[in-house]
Amino acid sequence: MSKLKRTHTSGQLRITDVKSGVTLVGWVSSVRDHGGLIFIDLRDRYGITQVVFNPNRGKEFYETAGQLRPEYVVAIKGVVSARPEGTVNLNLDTGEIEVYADTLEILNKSETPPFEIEDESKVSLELRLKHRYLDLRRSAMQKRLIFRHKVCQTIREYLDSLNFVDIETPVLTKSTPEGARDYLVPSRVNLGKFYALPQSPQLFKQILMVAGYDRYFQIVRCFRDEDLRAQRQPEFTQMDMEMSFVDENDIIQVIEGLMSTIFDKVVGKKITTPFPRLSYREAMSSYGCDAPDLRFGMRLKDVSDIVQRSDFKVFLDTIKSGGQVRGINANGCGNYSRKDIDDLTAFVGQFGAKGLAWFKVEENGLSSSITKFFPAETQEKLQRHMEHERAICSFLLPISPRWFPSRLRNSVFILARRTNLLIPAYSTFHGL
RNA sequence: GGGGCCGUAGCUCAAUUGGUUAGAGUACCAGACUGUCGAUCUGGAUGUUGCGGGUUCGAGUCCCGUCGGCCUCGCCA
Repeated sequence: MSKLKRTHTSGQLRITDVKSGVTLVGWVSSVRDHGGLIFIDLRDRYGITQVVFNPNRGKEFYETAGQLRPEYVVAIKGVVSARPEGTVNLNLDTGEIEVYADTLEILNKSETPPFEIEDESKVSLELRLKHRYLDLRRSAMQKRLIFRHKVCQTIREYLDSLNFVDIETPVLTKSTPEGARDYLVPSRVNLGKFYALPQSPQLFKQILMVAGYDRYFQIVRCFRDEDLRAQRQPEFTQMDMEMSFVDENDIIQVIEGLMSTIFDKVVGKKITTPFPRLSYREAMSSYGCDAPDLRFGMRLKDVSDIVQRSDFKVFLDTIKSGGQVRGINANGCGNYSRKDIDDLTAFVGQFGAKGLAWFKVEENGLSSSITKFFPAETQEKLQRHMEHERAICSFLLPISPRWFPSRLRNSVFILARRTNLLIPAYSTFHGL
């Protein structure tokens, strides 16, 4: 046990603390040995403080300082000092000061880590997971976990203020198949039988409602035994809630309040409520999806009636079989090369799109490899209907009745991401 | 479960058509240096080319198998 007791964190000291005696504890982030003077960056989850070792403080002390290596855990006692002119580091919150050490204790040495502890990790995910305790030392990771913590904390405070009760429900239960496969846990007591882990806690909250806990919530693990994908994990967390004696509007208001509180308290952004509201019909026809992503404006316009007056077989067949042709005004793709469009076509093909027809607006009207199939009148209508302007590209997707709802939005999303049309989430609430 | 890509120094990656002793940056080690903060300078050490088999005069490179990873489709609210 160290005799040194931490008095401050490494993110805490400011110019106003100059001349204070302090003790810091943390990880050595970097060592800069100048022979006659050693600087180290001392890191903890609160920040980084520069510590200076001067040989005048004693030979033995200075030799110990010379042994320091990255990731050593050390305790340092010293005096806060204003940095000399010209050596202030504006990148650090503590950059106006440094600590002149007079006592150094190595609490734990470290082997050379398998990768460097940097903000930008250039290391494979595999290696990061193998040495997770090192990966989690990176401030980028610490910020994520702390952000998550703050979101949960804010949810609890907000819902508590509205009389919601946080109640845990059982995890080892019986199977209540929903669609995803259940995770199974063998029972020791009942041989040959299994528990199922909940895909989500929906079952028990009904009991709570009936029992009179009219406002319940839970931040809870859910388990679904399905194959992994990018952005999908077998276990994940949901905020689950249930209310009695309410109507649709009450629910929407509670959620809107929750979201704006989270953005306000955690992100520091004010968002306005109520949020834009769409009917199911409107969402499906404009975005092809019951939960549209409003970060980009690519609405799907039905152009079936217009393109019906053409000789383009793919479109005609699609319509004849009960499908539709929908257009996306791809503002920003006007300069796309033939190859860019081919790439996109291949990409949406993965989602089951039969093709990606395209038109560009140029001086003399529409240009495309398939304009010859479309009479001038149709082209004109198309251009007007798609609100086409110069140098804008449109994509037309033939949509079979079976393919339409589920995967289309994915294609559109990819289009948007590829064409840099995504905007930060909070802008949505400003009506952008 | 199907398809694609990848596996080389601690890490990130290179290595021409199959050709001599597998390289670079960084990390690491040693030395120098009193104002650095991606410190700098000089020098040094570092490999079962994932594993097993095959083709070949010769394999990091080609073929087969296997293990691991990433992406993707199916699946999944």
